Amino acid sequence: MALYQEFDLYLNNSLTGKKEKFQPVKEGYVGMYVCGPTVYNKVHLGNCRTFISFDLMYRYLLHLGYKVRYVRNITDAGHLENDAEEGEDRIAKKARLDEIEPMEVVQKYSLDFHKILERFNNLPPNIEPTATGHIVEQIETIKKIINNGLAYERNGNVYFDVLKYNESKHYGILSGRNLKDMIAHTRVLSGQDDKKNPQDFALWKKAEPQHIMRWPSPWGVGFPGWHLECSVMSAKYLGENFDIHGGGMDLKFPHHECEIAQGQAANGENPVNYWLHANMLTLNGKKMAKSTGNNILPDEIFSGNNKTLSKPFSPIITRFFMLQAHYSSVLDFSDEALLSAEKGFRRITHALDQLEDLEPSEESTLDIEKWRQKCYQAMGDDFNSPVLIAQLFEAVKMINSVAAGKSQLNESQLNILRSTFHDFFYDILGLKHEVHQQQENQSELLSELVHLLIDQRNQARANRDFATADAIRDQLKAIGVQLKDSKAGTTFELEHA
RNA sequence: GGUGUCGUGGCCGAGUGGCUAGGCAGUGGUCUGCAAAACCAUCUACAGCGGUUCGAAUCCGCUCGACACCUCCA
Repeated sequence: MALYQEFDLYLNNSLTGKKEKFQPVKEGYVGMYVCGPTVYNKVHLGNCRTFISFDLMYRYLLHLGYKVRYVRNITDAGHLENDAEEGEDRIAKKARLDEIEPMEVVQKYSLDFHKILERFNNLPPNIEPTATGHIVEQIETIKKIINNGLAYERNGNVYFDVLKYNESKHYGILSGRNLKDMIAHTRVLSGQDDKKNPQDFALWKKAEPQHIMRWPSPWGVGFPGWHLECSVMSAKYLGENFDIHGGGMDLKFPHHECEIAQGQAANGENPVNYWLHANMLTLNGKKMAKSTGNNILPDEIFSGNNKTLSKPFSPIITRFFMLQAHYSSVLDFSDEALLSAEKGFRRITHALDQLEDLEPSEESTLDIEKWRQKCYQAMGDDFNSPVLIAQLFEAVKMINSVAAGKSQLNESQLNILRSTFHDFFYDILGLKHEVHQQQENQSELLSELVHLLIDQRNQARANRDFATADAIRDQLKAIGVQLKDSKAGTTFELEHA
């Protein structure tokens, strides 16, 4: 029996605003699509939070025994910098500024993105499609929408007819808006003469002569609108109606709203059953964003090279810090919060070590099964990782108590504790023990330790206490450290290195 | 102005009608030559005002404040 049959999963669905029991389209299978990055710059920590949040969900769904197809796109074209009429393509702009090919920009920042997410111990998605790899499919989808009478061509551009769509469907269903309010408050921008209504959004844009990224289409040479790629690629790989769609809260409107409209308009079906939105990571109480410069790069955290940080923090500590908040809450980043997360994390890893050494008793005085249920309840409640982590701390107390001989566990209870703790710590939260990183620090530490002894010995020599000096040298030699005195000072060599 | 989220103890951060959140810091203790670490125990809350209720941090109303989206961002 799969775990998903034993433990229910409830999701807070942005589409309905309610917490709903998760029921996949096809039993045992889950299709999940998450809006990925536009690869025109280094990924900042706020982006990472979103992807760590969805990595947690992916991991838990896998753990429950679902066959999950996780699709996360790479936007490598069509994402304009400003208003749809006036802005420059982000990728193309960066290419122009750096005097390289757009695809070099894409390659460079895709690699950076993957490298950083790997350091955070994120699992890769099953499919990572790109917008430029799906131009043909996007053109086909536009044709369908035009044929269904919900898009129109003007002067080489194709726009989605929002007013027409809104006659039979609700444009604004996800973000809780209605068209009337939007019309009343939409800014009038120049250069929108082609649109029937300012709310209409581009499905296909005519490429101006200087626009480098361009493809032929039935409407002339151009490029696809940003909202389209996600509709097209999710439908292609997950079907016209699939289970979970995620992304950052800031994409709710207009991006996700447009996706719903496009999917509905093209295929006559509501594309997504459960919408999940990860909330923002703030810095100094304000949203992190590339455009405002209020952001921090992962590398700056790992190296400690940022003025808001007192020291470096490892990717796993940073991940743990983020998982201590619920994905749908705003989380504020600070040095103090990282420091306290790090201390708490050490407590858990310490208990993890203790857990290996625990000896079973005949009797059990602790209710491990109840604890295990609580762990699954926490994750089943909309992936409530902070409550799960609180349960791990409960387990830490139990482990310490057994280690101190104050409580007992029989063999089967101990095995459940071990396997459950490992499942949640490693597989579901995606944490690591950091032993490897400790080993990296060891050689530096070794050098400092030996030099400490060399200093002690030199002190003794200066005091003509040669008995102590020789004892230090001989005992170091006995453990494989050969001291070498020279005029320049004392160095050492490891005999078995 | 519209839409949405939220305001929890020194800090971070769950919960959402009665039942311990948790972490960090603090305090007391065990241990220890001293200290640190580790472990154990423990204090400080639900923005304000009004209402519903036997009972509200939790529901409702108002006020104040914060953030996000409405133009690009995960």
